[in-house]
Amino acid sequence: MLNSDTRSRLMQQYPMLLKLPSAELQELLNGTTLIQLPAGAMVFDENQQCQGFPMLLSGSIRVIKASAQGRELQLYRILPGESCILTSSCLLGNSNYQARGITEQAVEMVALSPKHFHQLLAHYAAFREYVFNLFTERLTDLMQLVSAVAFQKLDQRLATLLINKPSPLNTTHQAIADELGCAREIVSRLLKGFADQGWVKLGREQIEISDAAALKRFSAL
Amino acid sequence: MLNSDTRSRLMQQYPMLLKLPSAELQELLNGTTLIQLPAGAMVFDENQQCQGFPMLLSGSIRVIKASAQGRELQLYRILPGESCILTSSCLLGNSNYQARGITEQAVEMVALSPKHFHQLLAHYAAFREYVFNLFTERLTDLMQLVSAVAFQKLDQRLATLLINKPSPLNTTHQAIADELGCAREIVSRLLKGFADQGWVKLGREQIEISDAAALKRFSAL
DNA sequence: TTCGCTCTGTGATTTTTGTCACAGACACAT
DNA sequence: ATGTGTCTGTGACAAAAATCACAGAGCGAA
Repeated sequence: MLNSDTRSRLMQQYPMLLKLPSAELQELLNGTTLIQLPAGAMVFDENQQCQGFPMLLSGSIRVIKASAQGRELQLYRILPGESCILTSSCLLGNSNYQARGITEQAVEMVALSPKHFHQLLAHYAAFREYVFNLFTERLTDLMQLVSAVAFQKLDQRLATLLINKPSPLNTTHQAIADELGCAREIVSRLLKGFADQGWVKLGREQIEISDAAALKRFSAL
Repeated sequence: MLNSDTRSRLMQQYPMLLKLPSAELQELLNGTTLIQLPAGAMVFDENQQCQGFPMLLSGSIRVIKASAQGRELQLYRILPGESCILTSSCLLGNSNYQARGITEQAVEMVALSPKHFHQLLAHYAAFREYVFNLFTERLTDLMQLVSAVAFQKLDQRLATLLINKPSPLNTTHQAIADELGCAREIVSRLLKGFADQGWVKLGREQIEISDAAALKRFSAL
């Protein structure tokens, strides 16, 4: 059962809920609880069965593929207002997860039960549209990712990653490597190269972009 | 306007159509025509606008990403009874294609107009389910693909490809390279290696598997 | 302050894949 | 049979990334 503050935050992040008949909505909200997870928690894992449809209120979840050799590659990131198609996919196909979800910062979320999910999907166009849009967006992202992994060199992918992050980026090289799916040393070396070009300034757990234009040019090469 | 033979083949490949009210179905079938394409034709291309929702009756379509350097990588293959989520995605999101579709063999297909597609999706649960299932299947495939491209070596990916094809596989090394997204020479070399191990027998445009178990073992390594 | 931990830089080396350049094999048409 | 074009095999080499092995830097806790 969600308290009224949580409810209003949920509505704010997921305006499509307002399009549901209020009786339905009430019933739904009464049946769920707020879930809180610390940073670095595993939300779901490969081959695991799907428990419910997550709706993020705060924080973010990294959805990744892990290799047998201990490397990982980030498929996409779930932010507040978004949800997890992988979960939808599991619920719809009654299959298991094909990736792992890990909280990046502490997360507050609400999880719709599979039963509720199916109900909403069957009866409400607004909800369906929401889910369809999720699918199409992720699909686009994934295709982009496949093509980047298959055809682009790491230096370009790294540059692209940097220009898509807030500028004083506070993170470790290992975290970047885990996002790109490569070895940490490569990230260190490439960053050093960028620094030598004067494109970035490096510090411990910090990367500051000093020439975004050059980075952009390079990434689009 | 489809003739009765085509209609019955369509129903056979897409049984979910039978769940639509017959009036709706008639109207739909009257409004479409059979499209025939030769092998190697481009059905759609990146950044192109989407024309309609394809339903394959015969043949197959390769959906690929092409790199600037002229290499390509196959994302998935559309077979009769299936359709193209990429298209659904375009229609739903009003976006453009993010990949290229090329007929592999000659193709017969029926294309639903965007208007019809949206109508069916809005009104009929059977159609929705069909589309949702398409999405979930392709999503699974794509995740699998990303992970293979990112983490597996080509020899393993090649082995996997071989055991998933009919045994006397009649195709060129270049075609395999285009499916895996690598250079033709690599395929030739790796196949030679497999042949030296006694796992396959090679001929011009032919690969015969002689030790499927060994290949399988190797691919799962 | 000192110890210990994580993070970063870096050289040396190997593995994997790509690129280039051909030669020979095969298939088919004339 | 001869030529022509497409496939295939291969050697030499280059490039990209991985791996291994540390050293030193920075930071926080004891």
